[in-house]
Amino acid sequence: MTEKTETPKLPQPGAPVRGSKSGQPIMVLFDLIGRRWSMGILWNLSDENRTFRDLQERCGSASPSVLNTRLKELRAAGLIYNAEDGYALTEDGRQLFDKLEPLGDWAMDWVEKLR
Amino acid sequence: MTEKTETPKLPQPGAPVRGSKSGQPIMVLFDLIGRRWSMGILWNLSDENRTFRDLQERCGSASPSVLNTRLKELRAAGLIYNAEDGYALTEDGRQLFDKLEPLGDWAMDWVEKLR
DNA sequence: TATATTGCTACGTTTTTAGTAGCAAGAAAA
DNA sequence: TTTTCTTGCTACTAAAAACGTAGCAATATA
Repeated sequence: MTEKTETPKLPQPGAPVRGSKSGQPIMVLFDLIGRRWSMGILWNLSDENRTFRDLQERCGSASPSVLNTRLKELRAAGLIYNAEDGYALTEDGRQLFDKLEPLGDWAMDWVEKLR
Repeated sequence: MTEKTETPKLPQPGAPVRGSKSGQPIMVLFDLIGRRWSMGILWNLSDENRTFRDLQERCGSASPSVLNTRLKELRAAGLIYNAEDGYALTEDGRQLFDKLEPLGDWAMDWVEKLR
């Protein structure tokens, strides 16, 4: 396994981001986690560490290019890191997941109503 | 003001969606709210109803085409509706916002650490 | 030494968003 | 009643992001 630490264009607090020109923290966060696969990655790392290929499969055979871009961004954002046995949530990453998790149950009720 | 009820391609539970081929409820939700401006719209509607143009300004002068697409999707998803005085959150929309809201405070701490 | 597995990069295609222009319908002003 | 504004969009082109496939270097395994 090779190691890369390149920093991708991370949404900057105070500066305009995708989806918002205000640069408010919440909008910076929404920009980041709103990108495709971001939340799915956090979700899949919540129960155990996963390798690149493992994540690829679990994320619907996601494009390696996009997946890698997301991984770099999430690392730059301090939400995940590259552990011995694959990618893992950082403390911050877990905190974020904890706040995202309740959406899981809610989503189940919601899709039920949609029919 | 004209009225439109056209149904856009909404992520379908059980079927593959953007960002996930599993079709799990949480992934369907992530697909929907992960699209650009979605979460920002919910955020901006949380304190009061807003007209199309009003939302446009608050969403960083968002493209009317994209904004309108998002509004249609969120309406089809039963999260917002077109009230007399502009767009408004439905009951479900408010529930979702309530679960999203804690991210606001967390985001402030998070961006602080990033420096 | 041969075979897998892992973590990517490259690149052409498709999808999504951005950005600008403008129009129809209703309200307000003249 | 005619003008002027505001509102809620649609249309269109350009740019950016994501998809999808191929493949390669490095390490692990047989």
